Amino acid sequence: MTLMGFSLDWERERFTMDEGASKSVRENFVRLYEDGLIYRANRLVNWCCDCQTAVSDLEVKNADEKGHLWELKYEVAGEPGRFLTVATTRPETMLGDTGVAVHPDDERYSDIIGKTLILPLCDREIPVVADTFVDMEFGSGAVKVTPAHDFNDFDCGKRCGLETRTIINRDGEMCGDIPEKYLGLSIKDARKAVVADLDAIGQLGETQDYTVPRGRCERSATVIEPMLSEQWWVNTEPLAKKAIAAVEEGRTKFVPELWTKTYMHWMKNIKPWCISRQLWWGHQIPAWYCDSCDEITVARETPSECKCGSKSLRQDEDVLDTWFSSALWPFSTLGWPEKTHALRSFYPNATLVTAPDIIFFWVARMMMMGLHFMDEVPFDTVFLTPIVTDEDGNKMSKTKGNVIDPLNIVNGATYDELVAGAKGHKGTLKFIKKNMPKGVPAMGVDALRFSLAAMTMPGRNIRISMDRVEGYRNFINKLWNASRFSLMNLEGFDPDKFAPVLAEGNSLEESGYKLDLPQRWILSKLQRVIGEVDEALCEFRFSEAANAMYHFVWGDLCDWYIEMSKPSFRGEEERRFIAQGVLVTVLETALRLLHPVIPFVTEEIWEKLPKPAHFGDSLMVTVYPTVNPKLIDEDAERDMQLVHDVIGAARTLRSTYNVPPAQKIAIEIRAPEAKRRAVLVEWQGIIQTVGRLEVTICESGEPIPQSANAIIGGDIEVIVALAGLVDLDAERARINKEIARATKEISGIERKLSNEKFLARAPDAVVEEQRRRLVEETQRKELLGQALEQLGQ
RNA sequence: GCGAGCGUAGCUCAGCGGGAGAGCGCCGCCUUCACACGGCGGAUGUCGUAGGUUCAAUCCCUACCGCUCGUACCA
Repeated sequence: MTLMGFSLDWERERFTMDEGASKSVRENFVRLYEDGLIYRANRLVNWCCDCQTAVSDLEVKNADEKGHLWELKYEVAGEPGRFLTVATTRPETMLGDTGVAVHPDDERYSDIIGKTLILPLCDREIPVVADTFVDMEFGSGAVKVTPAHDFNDFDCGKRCGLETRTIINRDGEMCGDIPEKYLGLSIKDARKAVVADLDAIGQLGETQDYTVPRGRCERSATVIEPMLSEQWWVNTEPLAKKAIAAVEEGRTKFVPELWTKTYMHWMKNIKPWCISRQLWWGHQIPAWYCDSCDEITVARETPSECKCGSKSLRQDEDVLDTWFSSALWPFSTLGWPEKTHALRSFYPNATLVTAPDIIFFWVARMMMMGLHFMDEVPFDTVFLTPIVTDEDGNKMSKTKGNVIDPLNIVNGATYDELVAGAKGHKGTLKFIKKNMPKGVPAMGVDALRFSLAAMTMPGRNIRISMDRVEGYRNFINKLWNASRFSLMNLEGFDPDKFAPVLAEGNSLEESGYKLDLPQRWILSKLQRVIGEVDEALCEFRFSEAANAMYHFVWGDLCDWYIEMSKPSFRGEEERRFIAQGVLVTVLETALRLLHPVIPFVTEEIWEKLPKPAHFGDSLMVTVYPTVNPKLIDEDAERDMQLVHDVIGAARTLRSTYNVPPAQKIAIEIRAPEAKRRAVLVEWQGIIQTVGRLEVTICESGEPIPQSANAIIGGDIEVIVALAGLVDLDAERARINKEIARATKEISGIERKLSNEKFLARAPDAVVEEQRRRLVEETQRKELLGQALEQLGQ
């Protein structure tokens, strides 16, 4: 975490097995027990024979697997020759059958309900019962019932008063009151034996291939066995009610909102929570059993004797599910049950950041426990991050082993090293082969962090793209180089003299400095980007924040501002000083803005920047930038746009005619409108320097033969006299293409404007916009037509 | 089965009612004094299919096709 640049309050680092947290856990258990919300019961649980523990529903991974469906025939007692057919995917469980269920409305079986069947191989009699859970349409409409080894059957057995017979033990071997020949067999062997034996006595019906849903342990991939055992449970229903209400009332909200449904669906279908585990680590359950009586003592402190007076007490050997202690995290870490200052200050917490697959494990349980014990939601907002997936769209997870170590991206790795790290995992190997066929060059932490931020789109997973990471590495490099340029040009700059304008909230002009257009423009754009980033971060739209940063630094600052500022650094002292002041202001602020996403490089540069002493020693602990409205300058933004467009037009013409970048070209700008002409005249110098141009500006003029021209905003012409250089055919083709585009636009707009319904129903602003575009495109087309005419045929 | 998401440029993905976007890749020019991990310019799309609502639909609604995830389960 430190390598990845996490900025945390490390003093509050906690582990759920710490003394403080353990105390909370015990307090919590005892109170829930006293409230009647924790109880001990003998029920079916998901048992993993390999891990030798109960596991929660969430830790069971269900998938369809290939199997078989066998038909078994049970003879009706007292009616030799009459058989009832049942179907099963697990024939070995017939040894534990204690009944057969049919639907009460099923006429085929109405006469048989209440009678008994002879269970083959066992010579036991089992009753036929009626239960509505049976689907009459499926198979024969009769279901064998094994209450001790199937969840549905357990419920059915309970409703119909059937006994439970455990015939599989915790190691997955056959056991109990069954014919001796099956005792100790594995499930697999028992299945073969039972099928063969039934076949031998003619009580096996048809066998067909069948797709069966099968649950496997997430950790060991072993088939999960429903197993009857004594466990501790939490009655979740009353807790869930409050947790549902809190979200419905908006006291806690999910971002992105779509996860609310997932949470609600689970909460509304919640089941009792089995919290005991047969593992060697964890919080031991604070319950003691007496050797002399049946009393169970649940206590905060280890009891010395039972109610009955006996001192012979044994503590329950089981431990609590890790999610039990995790559920208390929002308050146990703050000192609960003590009423600490931290608890008062930080509960409820503001935002929980976690992955969507943790909603059930953590979020839901924190909500239930927080509301029950604190009477208040544990956090206002739950932000669900995207999940980084492998090539098959599966979550990269340590337990699955399909991870790309982030450090391989940070430090770089060869293809072979990556393959070795994949440890044969198919999804990872596919991912590496497709995305990193030549290994990975070192990208650095900042680039990886920036990539993840830029790829964090609401409700979407991330399949990490090395091309994009590389692009963002280049961005970090760009930032570094822009900073090098700045530092080179900041030599001899006295930040304390410039301090008043560096402080937040001041306007540069208030301090008496006369700024040029690019300076006013970049300061204005800086405010815009601060605003965009702030807004995006407040709404957890990380990709938008990252994009705004990217475009400001690369597009506005590097491509335009720094280029335009270069002459100032070679100018006279006052001019140089202002240029330095503006540059350091913009860069320093930008670094603070970027720091949460790009912590390392920004810190490095920031510490090197000349700045007033009161700014402190580390970027980590400075204030985050806020918008200074005084520096927003719409005039500068508009004028600069015009300058951009003119330079862009000249560059396009230059490139089209292969004029080398070093060679100056002469252009004539014709701007009929006085206001815009004035802007161009004022910033003529900037246009000439940045575009390497010789510029003449006028209102209008005669057509210039052998020239190429571009039209900006409908009325401004940028004309390059390129006698001898212009390829007339190429220029004609180019202009014709432009005309075609304008013509298409015009006919589209005209169609709209001639539609009365459009005029009547569309908002005025939209109609106005279309009219404006029509004028612009028409003017443009006309000027292009004139230019074409000039070129001759 | 139920729930959710996704199908937009060669790739990874934004946009989500009124002029189709970004990054990478691609093409052309450039060893310009921060940066070739660079600069400048350029090309590229029946916005999954079919209907519907609307003056107007990539964007809303319905159905379908394709892909993915979560969850349940019929023995």
